Amino acid sequence: MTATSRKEKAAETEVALKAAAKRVFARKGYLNTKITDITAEAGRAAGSFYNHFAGKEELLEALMADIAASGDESADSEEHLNDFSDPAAVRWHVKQYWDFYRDNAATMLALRQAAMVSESFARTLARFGASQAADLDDHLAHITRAGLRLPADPGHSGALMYHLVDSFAATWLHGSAPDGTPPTDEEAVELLTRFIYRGLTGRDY
Amino acid sequence: MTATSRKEKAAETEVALKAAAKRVFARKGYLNTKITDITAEAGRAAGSFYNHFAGKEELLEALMADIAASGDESADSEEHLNDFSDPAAVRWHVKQYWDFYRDNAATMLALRQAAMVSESFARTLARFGASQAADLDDHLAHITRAGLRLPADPGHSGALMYHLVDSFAATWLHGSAPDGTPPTDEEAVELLTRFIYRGLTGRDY
DNA sequence: TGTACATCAGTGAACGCGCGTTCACTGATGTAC
DNA sequence: TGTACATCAGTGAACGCGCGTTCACTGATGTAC
Repeated sequence: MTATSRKEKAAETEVALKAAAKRVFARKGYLNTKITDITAEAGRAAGSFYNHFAGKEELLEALMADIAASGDESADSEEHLNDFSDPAAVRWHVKQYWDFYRDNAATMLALRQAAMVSESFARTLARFGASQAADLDDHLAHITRAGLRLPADPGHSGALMYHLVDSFAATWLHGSAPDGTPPTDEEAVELLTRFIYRGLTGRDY
Repeated sequence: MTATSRKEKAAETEVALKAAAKRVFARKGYLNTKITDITAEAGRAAGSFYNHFAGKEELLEALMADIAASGDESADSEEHLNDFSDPAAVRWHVKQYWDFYRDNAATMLALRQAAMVSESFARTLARFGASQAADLDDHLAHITRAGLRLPADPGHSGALMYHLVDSFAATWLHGSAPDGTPPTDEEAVELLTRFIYRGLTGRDY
């Protein structure tokens, strides 16, 4: 059952290290995690780490590459709801991001923390946000076309939507939630959708 | 001109260290700042630091106490606009927070970063956010009283407003702004106000 | 198929760098008489 | 007012801890013949 060839063994170890890293990141955060925390969690020796990654930064890059790869599979294929004068389209996008964030909370947390300390990860995170906002441009155009007025130019309007969903997700989807009442996923999506739809279109909902 | 008594000298050094810390934090962030970066910026010897603070954490607490002290002076005195069914009241609060953040950007950045690494600063930041949101409860009540419907219960509605303003401020008011076009302060306040007023009330504006 | 050697993933003790923190020392201010 | 001593803010070289990273070693897999 267990693979035996050298390449398979190495691949297994690499996978185990990445999985262990995600668990440890979720538990104590990226910045507080030592290389040996990861190898211990994975049940390997410290030195083993460097057969696979040059350091913690490179491991994080590998985790992000994994996300990107899994995203490419699912995305693009279907034509999705893109007319933001329809609340259902807004809801679909909010839910999409919310689910994405929930699935990748450990890596997103790590990226967020790495960005506080490293210029290069800060750029990566900024680019990620900008591209998320940019993806909304088409959808926002439908709002103006429907005779409604965006709260700002499309660039900043998209940024508002992105920031709101992202910061709300970051607040509730990382292990350490604040005291107050945590919303269920459905509630979160619903209240974000309502606030955003109203904010973008000026229509009640 | 220069003060000469021992207490005065010590007080001067403490002020110099705090001022230097804010400059260095703004430049390279709290987490990347070494004690000796601060003392060098302040033109003092490394050991001098420990006459005033037990460590970087305690210095940050002192900076936050300074903010709280300066806030207490200005706040409370005047009765402010508090009926959020009036866009002007929303704008006043947005501007209030925006100006606050701009004035204290270095310390806010430091707190944000410290919260990524320290349980206790994370709680401090969470409490800060919760209290900001809680301060809005009265104001939000005016919306329901005016026959309008909040996007969610008052607690989460306030949290949405706070998160949005805070994350937008964090994006644009720290030294390292992303590429896109930075909004002027007036634009930022205006677009946040429009989005939030619409989102909270369901009324166009 | 068997034997001898090469290669490689993994191991974990040890090394060494960076940086926080200490501490003996200096010179100036405060106090006692 | 003057002298002798005490106290304190500030100094910066040195110490030592924590942790990332290395490297000689092991045992198992791969290759050559």
